Amino acid sequence: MVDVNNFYVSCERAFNPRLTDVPVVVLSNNDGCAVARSNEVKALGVKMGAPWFQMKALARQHSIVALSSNYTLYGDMSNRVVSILREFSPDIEVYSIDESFLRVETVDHLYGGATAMGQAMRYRIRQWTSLPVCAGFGESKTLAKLANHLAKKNPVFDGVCDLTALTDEERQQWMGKIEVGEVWGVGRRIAVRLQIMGIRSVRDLATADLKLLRLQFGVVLERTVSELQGTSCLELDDLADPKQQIMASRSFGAMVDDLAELGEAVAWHIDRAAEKLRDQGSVAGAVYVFIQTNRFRQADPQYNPGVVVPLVDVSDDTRALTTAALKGLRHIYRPGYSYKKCGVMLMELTAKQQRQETLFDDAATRDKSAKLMVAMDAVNSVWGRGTLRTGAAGMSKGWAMRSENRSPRYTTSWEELPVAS
DNA sequence: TCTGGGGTCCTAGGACCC
DNA sequence: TCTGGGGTCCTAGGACCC
Repeated sequence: MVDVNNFYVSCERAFNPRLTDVPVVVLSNNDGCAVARSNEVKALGVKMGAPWFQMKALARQHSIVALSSNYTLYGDMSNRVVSILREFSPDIEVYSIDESFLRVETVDHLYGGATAMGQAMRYRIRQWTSLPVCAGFGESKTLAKLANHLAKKNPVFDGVCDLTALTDEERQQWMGKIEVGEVWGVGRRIAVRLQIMGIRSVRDLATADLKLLRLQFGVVLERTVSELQGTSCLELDDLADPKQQIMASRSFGAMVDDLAELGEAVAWHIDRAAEKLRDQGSVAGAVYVFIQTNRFRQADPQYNPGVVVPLVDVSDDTRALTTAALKGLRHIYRPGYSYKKCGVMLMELTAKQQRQETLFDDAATRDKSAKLMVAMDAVNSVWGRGTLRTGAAGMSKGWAMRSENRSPRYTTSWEELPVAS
């Protein structure tokens, strides 16, 4: 299991060396929360997800640099890391934007063992992308994650930890030092319940009574514990299944109370969701649309409705999906509230190839629709997202999110290439 | 003033079938 | 007094992940 340290921050540092060794945070959309922290910032006690406005005093005091998120850059850097990892093993599951699982037992001998292979990965990724990574090896995904955690937290491992190379005794010792909540699959709720039962460390969990845990927590935790004991229960998903639902939503930069403006935002989200839908070759059977007031302002009247609008015929046409979403929006909208967020979810996704014909099918219209969508996606892929969009998505974008300190899209936009001087 | 945006899997319970 | 024994499908809610 390989992951990039402080991924978003490391991407920013790759192109702006002045950020090295200074405290840096990357903020969520709308510049809301800290979603990535450099080690310096973690040392100051800033938690994942901490609201930025609450830490402004601390930031001034320690000269923390806060950057808006730049997902175009992070996505591109992520692809580069994955393409390097593929050279090490073709059996790879890209688990998240900065983490991958690889099957290595048939190839690690080429490098003289897992630890050496991990170091080779670290070196090459550092050399080619300038990103720092850590690698963890284990008999199961959960153990590999744990090994990665050890590699990251303990300098003695120099960024690579192979649990399979440790003696039982060493393994027990390390596992005794890690809190149970660090285990992949043990979240906050379960961690609390486990601690009440006296299960505090990873070692406690790995040696606990499997039957009892199954009874109290269900099959999910049972699998986690089996994995900790070295029995692999989670497959390597090297072929990503198509998504079962596709979501697009954003908080607004400023409150919105007007139906027309909400409609533009909803249509904009449909544009993006429909793009993702066509990209994976699916059609949707229903559209869910929701709007939300600001839940942090409890003094304000709260209203968070949502509705599922079934489609008469499955579709991947932005126009049909927009019509459905706007119909749903009109149904749930109530004047007199200030809305903070809206979004859409495409549901009941199926493969376009397997689409069921209907009694009133009109092949000519469907063919035109398909061609139009292909053209739209092609234009937008060359000229940028939203270049060609439905009129419903509007021109104003008064609701656009805040993004006050975004770095350039160094690697994907000719206008924003880094300049050496 | 200000608080992210995506996803997955599992279980329980209700409605319905013969 | 006593009231079967299988199933399926769907939804809501809860837990987790990054």
